[in-house]
Amino acid sequence: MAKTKSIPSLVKDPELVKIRRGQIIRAAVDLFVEKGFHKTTTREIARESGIGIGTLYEYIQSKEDVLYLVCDFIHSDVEQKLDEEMTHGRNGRETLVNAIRYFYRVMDGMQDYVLLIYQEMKSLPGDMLRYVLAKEEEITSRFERILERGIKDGSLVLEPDSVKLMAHNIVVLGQMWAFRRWVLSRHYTLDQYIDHQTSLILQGMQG
Amino acid sequence: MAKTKSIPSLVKDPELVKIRRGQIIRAAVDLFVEKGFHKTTTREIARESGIGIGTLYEYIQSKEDVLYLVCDFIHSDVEQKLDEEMTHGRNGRETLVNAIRYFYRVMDGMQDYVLLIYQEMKSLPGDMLRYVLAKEEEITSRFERILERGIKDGSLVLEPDSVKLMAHNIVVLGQMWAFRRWVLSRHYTLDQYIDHQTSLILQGMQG
Amino acid sequence: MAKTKSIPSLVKDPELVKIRRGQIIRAAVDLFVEKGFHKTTTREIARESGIGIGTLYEYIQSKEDVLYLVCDFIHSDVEQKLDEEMTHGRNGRETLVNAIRYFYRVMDGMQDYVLLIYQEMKSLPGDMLRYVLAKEEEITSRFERILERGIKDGSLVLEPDSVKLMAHNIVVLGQMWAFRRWVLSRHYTLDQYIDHQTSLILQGMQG
Amino acid sequence: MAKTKSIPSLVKDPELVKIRRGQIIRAAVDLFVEKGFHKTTTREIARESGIGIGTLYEYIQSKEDVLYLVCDFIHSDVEQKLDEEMTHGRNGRETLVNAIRYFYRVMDGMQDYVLLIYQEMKSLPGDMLRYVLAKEEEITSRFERILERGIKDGSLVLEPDSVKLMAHNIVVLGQMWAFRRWVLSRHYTLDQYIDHQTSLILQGMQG
DNA sequence: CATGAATGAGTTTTCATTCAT
DNA sequence: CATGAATGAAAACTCATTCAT
Repeated sequence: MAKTKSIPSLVKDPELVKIRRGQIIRAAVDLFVEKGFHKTTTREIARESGIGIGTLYEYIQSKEDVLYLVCDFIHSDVEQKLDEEMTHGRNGRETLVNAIRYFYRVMDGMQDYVLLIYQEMKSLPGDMLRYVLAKEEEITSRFERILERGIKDGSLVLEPDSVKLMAHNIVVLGQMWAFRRWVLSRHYTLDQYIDHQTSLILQGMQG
Repeated sequence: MAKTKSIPSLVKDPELVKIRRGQIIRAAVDLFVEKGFHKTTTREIARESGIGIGTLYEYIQSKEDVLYLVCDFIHSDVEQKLDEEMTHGRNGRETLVNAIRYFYRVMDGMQDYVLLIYQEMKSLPGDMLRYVLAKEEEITSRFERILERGIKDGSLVLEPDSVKLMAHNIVVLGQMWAFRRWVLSRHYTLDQYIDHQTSLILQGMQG
Repeated sequence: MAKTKSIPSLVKDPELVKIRRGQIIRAAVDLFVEKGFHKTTTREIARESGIGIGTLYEYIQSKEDVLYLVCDFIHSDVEQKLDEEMTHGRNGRETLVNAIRYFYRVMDGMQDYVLLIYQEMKSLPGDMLRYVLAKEEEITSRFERILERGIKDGSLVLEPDSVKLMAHNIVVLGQMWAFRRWVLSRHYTLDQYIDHQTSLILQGMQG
Repeated sequence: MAKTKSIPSLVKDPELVKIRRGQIIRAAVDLFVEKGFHKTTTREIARESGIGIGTLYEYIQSKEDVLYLVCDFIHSDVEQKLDEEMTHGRNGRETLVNAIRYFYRVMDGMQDYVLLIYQEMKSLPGDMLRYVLAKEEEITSRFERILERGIKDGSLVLEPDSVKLMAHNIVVLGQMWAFRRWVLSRHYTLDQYIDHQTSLILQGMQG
């Protein structure tokens, strides 16, 4: 699992930090989704968090910190969901099919958050951006591992140097449901979408 | 070809408007790519355009107008490039292969612009956003037409209701080269990328 | 009749100056009444005048010049109307009664302009302001002369040092119909107003 | 007493709001008197108030708010002064004479403020304007009540439907001392003015 | 004489951040 | 630890005026 950059806080009690940051993240996610990062003010974040503006700055150092916290939270949420569900299946191929279906459903439920990360990530300072990108890569690597398992057990046929690319394809086509939903959902249901994309991906992996 | 929303200008001479807006767009594209829309100031746009801030506002009505002008310019540039090159090939299949290669190379050359549109589009006012999304769809539809041609001439095998999805796949996998370049280019050259993706797409289209 | 300050013009043909300034004044009066002096732009004045912004500045030197032209025009209009009608009557008393009625009706018809002068006058540069105030005084002095005539012919009884004050009273109570119209007109018709004020004024002038 | 529109403030402590707005009003009154509303900048208001520009906007929402605060302050000041002094006198007639003298002296002391309200009132947004006009009417109604008392106790003779008009006359002739002072003071002292106008008004109210 | 494109000083307003309580 | 009043740098946008054509 990818590392998380720790954001300094003036408050020392780690339990309290966790609680307050939870409030902050919950408030900020909604606000960022609704109005975007730049159009959300720190005052709004504080108000929606139920704390004072001064208190907000006891738990973060800058507005960008909040964005990082939010991105990290979303990624962790995705990761956690994947960890719960992505290892089922008798062989690599079955696991892959299950994982795709599950991942795409997660993407469907988190479309606003997927968009948020895609659109606001660039506002992060360099070092935070690297952490976020690493998490993005980490998620992709989960599919790499499934693919490798399938290759090993013979249920999937794929050149080794295609593994990484195929994993990215799987992830991006899942995210595509989120950021092209405005047009895709006019023509396909989520399940149709999953079926189509799954068969495309599987076709790409047989002898 | 998708319509373009016309942005009002205080200056009446249309030739001059075209020239000055050209300057503005050229300056703004670079600035937006470098610092993002929100962190670019109107004064910077004016300075880089070689005109005064007052003059800038003779040619636009708001900063969002500049963003629209930039998005529209980028899309038009892509469209124009596609129009020049995308119809070659003896049959649908060959045209598709050529088109993919050509499109992905365009995406490679315009990666900053692709990112720009993905990340800043949401800052457009509603009506402008609709125009930009329509252009995005228009670009996808060019691939739909190629696919349909291949189905008709028998060089491609594809269910009719998969056409739209496959066109989106082609486009998004092209854009993916732009917005995942930070990791993909560590493992694949552009041509490798094109070869892999082309074969994946073609595998998805045979009997 | 009070002097009028001449506003310099780059255009030499006096006939043309008169015509163009007529256009400018007509446009500006309406705009100033509608939006006030400060919220009216020179561009709007030019547009409504049917001339270009460059041309506007051939006939004036600054925006304040337009305000002066407008104030002067309104005053001249009032003066001219008074000159036509204010000398009728067999004696001073009768002339006064006629003059009041006539003046108050003029004020009623010009209420927007009366307000305009009261509210925007202060934006005039010092020397122009003096000219406008002189015209205001000039109008008052017309009533002084009527009062003096009435004193002389015995139809009005008034201390000589009250003449000036009474003349101001007459004028201001006329203007009051304009700038308190929002409440007065809810309780009195114009003719009732005139009757009441006339009798008040006459009561103030009997032995 | 007429209601006052409450202007929202970001600062919650009402005592502090009162103090800071006091500073702001004091600074703004002087500046508006000196240069007019439009030519006074918010930065000047802040500077003269002894606070930062950011702080200014913690206590108001727009420059118009300051104008309203100023108008309201002036009106309240007038009202308060009238309340202190205007009820003395054995009967209505005596009260009236005292009230006129007192009111006209107040007008003399506040001439700049009277002018300010007359000239800048129109820059208020619609709802604020209504509040200011209501206060203006409220002041007039104080004289109505004195007149009614005089009618009741027989010390003043006046048709009931003339009461309102006469009250307006009293007020406007008081304000006239403020806005025609430039000419009136060349011919009359304040006390002469008061004597003359008082006797005019009283002559209008006897059998 | 007529025009309108060009200009930049100046305006109101916002908002992330700090720090005394 | 919590608070929110104070701050000023910076932002978008306006508009009277000029001047080359």
